[in-house]
Amino acid sequence: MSNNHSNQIKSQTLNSQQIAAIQCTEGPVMIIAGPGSGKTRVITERIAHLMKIGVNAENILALTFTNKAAKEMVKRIHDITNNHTTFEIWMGTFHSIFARILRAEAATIGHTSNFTIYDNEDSVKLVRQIINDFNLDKEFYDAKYIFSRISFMKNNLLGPIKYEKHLELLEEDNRKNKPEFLKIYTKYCMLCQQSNCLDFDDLLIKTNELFLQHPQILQSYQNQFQYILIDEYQDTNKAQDSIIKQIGFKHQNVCVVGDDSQSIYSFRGANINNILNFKKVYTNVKEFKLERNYRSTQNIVNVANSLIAYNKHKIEKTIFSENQVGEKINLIEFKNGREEGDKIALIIGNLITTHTKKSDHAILYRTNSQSKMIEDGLRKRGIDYKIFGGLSFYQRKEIKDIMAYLKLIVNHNDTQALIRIINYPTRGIGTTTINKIRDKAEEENKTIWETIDSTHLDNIKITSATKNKILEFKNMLKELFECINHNIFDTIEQVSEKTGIISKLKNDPNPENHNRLENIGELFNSAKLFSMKKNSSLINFINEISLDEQVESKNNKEYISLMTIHQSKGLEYPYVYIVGLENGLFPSQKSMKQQILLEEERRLLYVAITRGAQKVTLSYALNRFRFGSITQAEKSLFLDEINYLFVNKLRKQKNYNTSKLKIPVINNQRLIKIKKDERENYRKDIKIGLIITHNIFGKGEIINIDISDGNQKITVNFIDYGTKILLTKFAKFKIIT
DNA sequence: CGGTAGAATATTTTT
DNA sequence: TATTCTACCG
Repeated sequence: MSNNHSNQIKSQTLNSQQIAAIQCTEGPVMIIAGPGSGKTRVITERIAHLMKIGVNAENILALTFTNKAAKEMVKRIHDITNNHTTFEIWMGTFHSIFARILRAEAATIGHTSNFTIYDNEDSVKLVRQIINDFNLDKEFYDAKYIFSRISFMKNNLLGPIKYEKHLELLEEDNRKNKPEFLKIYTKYCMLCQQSNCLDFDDLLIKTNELFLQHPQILQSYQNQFQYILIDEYQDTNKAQDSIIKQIGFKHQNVCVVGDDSQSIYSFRGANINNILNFKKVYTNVKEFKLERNYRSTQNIVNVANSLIAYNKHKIEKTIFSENQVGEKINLIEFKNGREEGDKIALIIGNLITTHTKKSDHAILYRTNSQSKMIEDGLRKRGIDYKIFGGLSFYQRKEIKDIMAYLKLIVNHNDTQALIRIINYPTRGIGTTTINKIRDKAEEENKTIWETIDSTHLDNIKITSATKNKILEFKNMLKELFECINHNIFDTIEQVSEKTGIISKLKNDPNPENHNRLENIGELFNSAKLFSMKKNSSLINFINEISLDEQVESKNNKEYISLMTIHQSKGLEYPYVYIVGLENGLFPSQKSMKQQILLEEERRLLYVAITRGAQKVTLSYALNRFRFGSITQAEKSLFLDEINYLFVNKLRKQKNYNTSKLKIPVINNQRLIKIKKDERENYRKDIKIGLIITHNIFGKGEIINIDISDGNQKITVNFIDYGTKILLTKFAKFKIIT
C-alpha cells in the first residue's frame, strides 16, 4: 500500500525544504510534515545522513509510533547507507525501547529483569478485583472507567503520591461519587509492583522516574543517545515528552517530526500541546514545514484544507498539491447502513472490473462495528476484502491462556496470569478457594504463587481434597518452570499438553474449538519461526508479543482494505471511501459535547480524506442499525464545513430496489416522527459563546450545546453559580449578546 | 465447584 | 446485536 507512495516520491528529487530538514542535524529541530509530504523519506534520509557524517548507529535513538514503521525505516536506511551497523540504531516504539532500558536497569526500580507486561485486559481485570475486594458499589466504580482514569493520570505523570496532594482531583472524585479512587489507584500500583509486572503506561513512567531519580544512569543514556528523533510527535504524551527532555538535555539534538493536524490519539493520553509548544520549551528551535503534498489531487487537498480550517488550535501552514486537479470528491446519501454497504461494494465492483486493482481501494470507518454492513455488501458481490484490526491474534482467549502459562514460567509472580489459569482447564480450584488463597496472600503480603509455594498454604482453611488439587497444580507448574531455557517451541508444546488445554478443546464438542485449535497451531508456527532468530529466549518471545501485536499477513492476495481511520494513519490508497459520516457516529456522541474533542474528530476526518490519492468518496446513511435497533441519523456536521466547490453531491439512485431491504419500515417512520416533534423544541438562536442571563443564576456564557439525547441542552458558565446544564425547553433565560 | 441462562452493557479509537 | 458478567441450581 505504501509502495505507490515511495515509488512516486523516489522518482522525484527532494525539494529544498526537505533537503534543509535532512541536513540540519545539530540542535532542536521541528519538522511539520503535512500529509503526503514525504515525511518517511525525510526521516530515513536524515538518519542516513547522520551516519554518513560519522555518527555511530548506536548513538541514534529513533522513536516511532509502531514497530512495523520502525522495521520498515531501518530497512530503508540500510538500503541507502548499505551499512550493516544500521541495525544497531535504537529504533522502535517508545514502549519497546523503554522496556529494553528498564530490563537493563530493573533492579534500580524494584523489579527484576524478567518482569512481564500487563495488557489492558489484565489491567482492567485487576482493577475489577480491587473494586470487589474493597466492596465498592459497582454502580459508581466501573472497572473500565477507573482504569482509564488511572492510565490518564499515569500519562500525565500524576502517580498516587502526587494525586493525594492534588485537592482538585480529589474533589472531582468526590463529586463523581468515586471518593475511593485514590485507594484503588494506590492498591493497583502496589499489586503491579508486587507481581513484578508493568502495564503499558508503567513502561513510560518508570523510565521517567528512573532518569529523574538516578542522575548517573540518566547521564549514561544522555551520552549514548547523541541524536534523538521522534516520529508522530503530535501523538506523544506528557510522560514520553518528559523522558525525551531528560535524555536530550545534554546534546539538545532532538528532532521531532509530525503534524498537529493529524493528532488523533488524545484518548490514550496524547497531548497535542507537545508539538504546539515545542518552540517555547526548547531554545533555538529550527522549524521546517513540508507543505507540498505529493500524494493527492488538488481537489482532495482543497477539501481537506477547507475542513481543517475550522480548527482553532493549530500551527499555521498551507498544504498544497501540484498534482492534477483530479475528480471532485463524491458525497453520497443512503437510506440506511445496508444500502451504504451495498452501493459502495457496487461502485468498487465496477471499478475493479475496469481499470483498478482491489488493493487500490480502502474503506475507512469510525468504529469497528461498522465493518459488518460493508462486509455483507462486498461478500454479496464476491469481492475479496481484508479487515484490519479488530481483536488481534494475540488477544484471543485460547492464545492468551497459553501465553499466561508462558508468562508464569518467566515470572512466577505474574498474578493476573496465574489467576487466569489456576482453574483453566478446570481442575477443581474454584472462586471460593482462590479467594481464600488471595486473602492469605494479602495477609502475609505475598503473591499468590509465593503463598501456594510455601507453608502458608497449610494455614488456609480448605479441605484436604482441595489442598491436594492445589499441590497437584503447583507441581505441574514447577515441571513447566523447568522448561525456561528450552527451545520455545518445545516449551509451548509442553504447556499445551501437560496442562490438558489441547485435549480439553479436542474433547469438547463446541464447534468454535476447531478454530481455537487452529489458532493454537498458528502460535506453534510463530514460535517455530521465532526460535530460529538470534535472541530466541522465552522472555523475548513474550516481550515481542506483548508490545508488537501486529501479525503480518503472508499472502499476497488482492483485496479491498477495511479499517478504522486510526489504523489508516500513515497509509495511502488511490481510492478511499469514508463511510458513516453521521452526527453521533462521526463525530462520535461523546465528542460532540466538547469543543476540544470535536476538533480531534475533525482532525480524524482530515486524516481520512488525506489518505486518498486520486478519488475520495464520503457517505452517510439516514438510518442506522445500532445496538440492535434502528436509529435515525443526520449527516455529520463536518459535511457542512467542507467546501462544495470541490464536491460532487450525488443523489441516491431512484431505481435502487429497496424492497430487498428487510428493515421494518413502520418502526422507522415512528422514530423519525418522534424526532421531528422534538426538533421543534430546539432553539435556533443560541450559539456557543453567547452571554445570557438566567432568572435565577444570573449572567453566564454558553460554553456548549448538546442535542445528543434528543433534548437540546446548553452548558452555561455562570459568573456566580459556576457551570450548569440547562434544558432549553424549560430554562428561562434571555440572550444578551 | 461447575455450568448455564439470563441480565447487563456496550460502540470510539490502541501501544 | 454481540459479548461479557452474575446469579442460581444441580
